[in-house]
Amino acid sequence: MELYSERGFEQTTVAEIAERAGLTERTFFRHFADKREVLFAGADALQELVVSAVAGAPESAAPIDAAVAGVQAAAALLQEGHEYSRLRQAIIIASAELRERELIKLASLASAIAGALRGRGVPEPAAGIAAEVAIAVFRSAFERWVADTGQEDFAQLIRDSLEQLKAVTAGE
Amino acid sequence: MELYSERGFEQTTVAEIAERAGLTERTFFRHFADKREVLFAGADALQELVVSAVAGAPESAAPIDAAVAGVQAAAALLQEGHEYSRLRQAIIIASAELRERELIKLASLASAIAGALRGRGVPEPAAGIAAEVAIAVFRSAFERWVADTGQEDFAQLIRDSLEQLKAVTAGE
DNA sequence: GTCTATAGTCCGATAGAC
DNA sequence: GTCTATCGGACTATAGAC
Repeated sequence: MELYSERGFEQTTVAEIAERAGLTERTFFRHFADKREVLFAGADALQELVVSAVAGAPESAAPIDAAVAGVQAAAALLQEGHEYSRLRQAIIIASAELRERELIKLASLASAIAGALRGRGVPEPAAGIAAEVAIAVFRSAFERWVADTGQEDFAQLIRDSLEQLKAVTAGE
Repeated sequence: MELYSERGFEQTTVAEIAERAGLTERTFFRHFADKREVLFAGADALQELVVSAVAGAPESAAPIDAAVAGVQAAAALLQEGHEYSRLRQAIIIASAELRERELIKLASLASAIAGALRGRGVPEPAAGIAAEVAIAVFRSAFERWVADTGQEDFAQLIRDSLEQLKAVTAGE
């Protein structure tokens, strides 16, 4: 992250990263499938956390609320490292390659949420759609959370985004 | 597309594509920024079509309905080449790199729709959220449309997906 | 069209931890 | 004795510079 911040993602070579870490290029690729993946190292653990939260939501919760409970769990974890998230996001936004990788991680998260909802007995296509909606809510809230320099409450931003989405989709 | 279908995207080299097209490798890269981009050649034109449809929706239309009118225009265009879309999507689904590229194209389309909605006087964050919802609806319908071997009506699938999304988000 | 840097793979060798 | 981490070198394809 130091190197990516200093000179940008594309301008940083794997050789430079390995050198600063005191390793060889080959060792880097042993740990990370590619140069992008190093910025998404914690994604699997985060996804498991989200899935657990969806599965553990009250039985009475509607599908959309169970799905949002999942992304609330992610928000609670991220909230602890606001500055870290800001820095990381600045790096990602500056690179098309990294934005692509982020989108596929979020798509994978949506699939996992949909799977957890099916585990709660929610049928398709409702499970898939509720999961997509939860991710849209998360993204919208995350954007505002990282844009804010203060200590705005991530959980509240998610509740606000969900309200806005409900207002937008409330038919005629 | 022939080569990508025959042996898969990763297993196909740019040299092979250039050879079959009777060109040199350098010429390929002059027309396409990278090896993936060749499968998304019509994306810009499609995006313009969608933006026009959003801008041209009845003034009385709600933001979500104007956004969906945009993706309906895309569906109308795609409907004419069902087999082509099926083949293309099979290639994309088989490659992680291509799925990434597709996601960023859809994200770009969402941004364009949001811009068109702002042009209609819809404020943020409603414009961004309505655009995201329209893309989610499109994706859900597109999945079912390409999975279907028959001639199911794409426009109807979109209307169905929108109904399901409204049902899922209808709060208490 | 030529030339080159870099990402990423495949082969294998080595060494410490448990 | 197996597991896991490191390292080395040769190699190919993508993609950018000129």
